[in-house]
Amino acid sequence: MCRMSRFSPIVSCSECPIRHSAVCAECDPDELARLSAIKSYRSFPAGTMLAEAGERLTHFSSILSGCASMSRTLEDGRRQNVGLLLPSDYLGRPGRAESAFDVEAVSDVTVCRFERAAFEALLRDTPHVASRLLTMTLDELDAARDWAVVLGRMTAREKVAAFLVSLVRRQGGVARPGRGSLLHLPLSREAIADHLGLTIETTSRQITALRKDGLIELLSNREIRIADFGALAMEAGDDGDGGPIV
Amino acid sequence: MCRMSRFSPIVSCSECPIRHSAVCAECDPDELARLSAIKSYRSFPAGTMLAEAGERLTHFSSILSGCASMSRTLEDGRRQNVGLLLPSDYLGRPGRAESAFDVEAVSDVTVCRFERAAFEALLRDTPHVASRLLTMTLDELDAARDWAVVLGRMTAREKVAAFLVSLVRRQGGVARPGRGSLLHLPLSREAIADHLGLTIETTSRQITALRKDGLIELLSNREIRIADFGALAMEAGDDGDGGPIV
DNA sequence: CGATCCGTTGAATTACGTCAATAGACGTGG
DNA sequence: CCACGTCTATTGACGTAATTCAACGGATCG
Repeated sequence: MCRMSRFSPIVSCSECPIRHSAVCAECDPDELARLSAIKSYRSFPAGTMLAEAGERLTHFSSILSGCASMSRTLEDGRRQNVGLLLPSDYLGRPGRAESAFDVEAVSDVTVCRFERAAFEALLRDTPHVASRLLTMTLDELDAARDWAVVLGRMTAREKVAAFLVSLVRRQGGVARPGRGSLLHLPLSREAIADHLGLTIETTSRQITALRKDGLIELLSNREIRIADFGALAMEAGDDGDGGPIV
Repeated sequence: MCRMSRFSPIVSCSECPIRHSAVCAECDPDELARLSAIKSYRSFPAGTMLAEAGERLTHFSSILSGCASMSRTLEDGRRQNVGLLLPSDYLGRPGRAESAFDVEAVSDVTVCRFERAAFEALLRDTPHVASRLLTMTLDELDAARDWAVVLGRMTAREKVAAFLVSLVRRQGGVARPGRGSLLHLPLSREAIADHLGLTIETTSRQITALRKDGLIELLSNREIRIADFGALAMEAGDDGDGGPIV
């Protein structure tokens, strides 16, 4: 996990961009000080493997910036992305040393991390870290189950629409009401396909189709303008009221 | 959630079949007493809706016996099962009153349950309940992500094989080495199809194919003898070493 | 300039879905 | 006991959405 990493300057938690959304969100000043005492920052360039399925994971990390993907690859090469780690999401499993999945930085990633044993001790002592971790894990579980609906029952077009909608929602999609929101795709077409259980080709075709239908606009391969978010959400089977799209 | 329910006699936790695997698994005697003070048993006949997506859930429940399925149904009727609740699994989300999914008893179900507010208070006070709940939730999350690989990347045959393998693993599949293990299917073909993101017809065809290939034997619609578990696991893309199949 | 990487597009193939008929299991009532 | 209806599962014929195979185009880089 470490070879290409670089240290970043330690900053105060009070200025931390994920202070109120990460695993530390519920901490009182005292607890925060204890977390702070064992934290360290680290950065990894895009492409770095942050964890590998079955290998030991030495740290529990919170994503500060950038994006990482969790995936599993079958022996014959088929790959499925099972999650996207964005700022404030965590990586690592307390109570278990081995990672269940591959985790790869898909853009440059900076994390705030804790040595595993130290973090687990902290988990026992600082109730607000434990409760926040439980809440985040429950949220992740709901999201994973929501995504199962997409993988199991949606058409290619719906899958792509659902993916874009979920990205806008999670990235806070720079919503500029009326004019459509600007969306940066952190993933390549191949990675999107692996996320959706599709091939590169069908993914590309569906993106093209959404463009031709006027729902989105391609500024570049990685930059998309959502022309009609409401219509896109409808395509994703999200009628606005309840249907949570990850 | 309640109309058709019946009470069951309260038994001591020390004789409880899920005492060492449910949310109470790590409790010391003192904590167990506190849990016991607010617990109650309840039974529901097969077919009962234990929760509905978007509706309030008044209790946190542990499955004592029987089987329930969690699912979401899209407006047009497409349905996806997102999880199977077996003994020791829990139902309900601390910190949130609304269920994210439909939960239906697929067989007669008995639960040990706690009123939500009381359970949440207990979660704050008894660290071993909180830590066990976190561990179980992390396990569920891994399982949900494993299942995403099945839904997104496996063929119909592999899906059916993976489902059977996972059932054997979770039900402790009455393994009779050499002679094959006996497996009771808690789900109808339709429910299996909804679990696998397939239609009833393809599910049925794949079961037939596995039978004709000598991997399984159909004693009745709901009773299967796994003739060659190793071969079945191979079909499920499980090479024995690491590949976790839910 | 050629080489490589990534994405798009077209044509052919196929795995799975859809539609439809049939069969077995079970219960009810004459 | 048999006739009948219902419910679930199986099987067949056919249609189609997505994959596969293949060619091509536009970046980026030595």
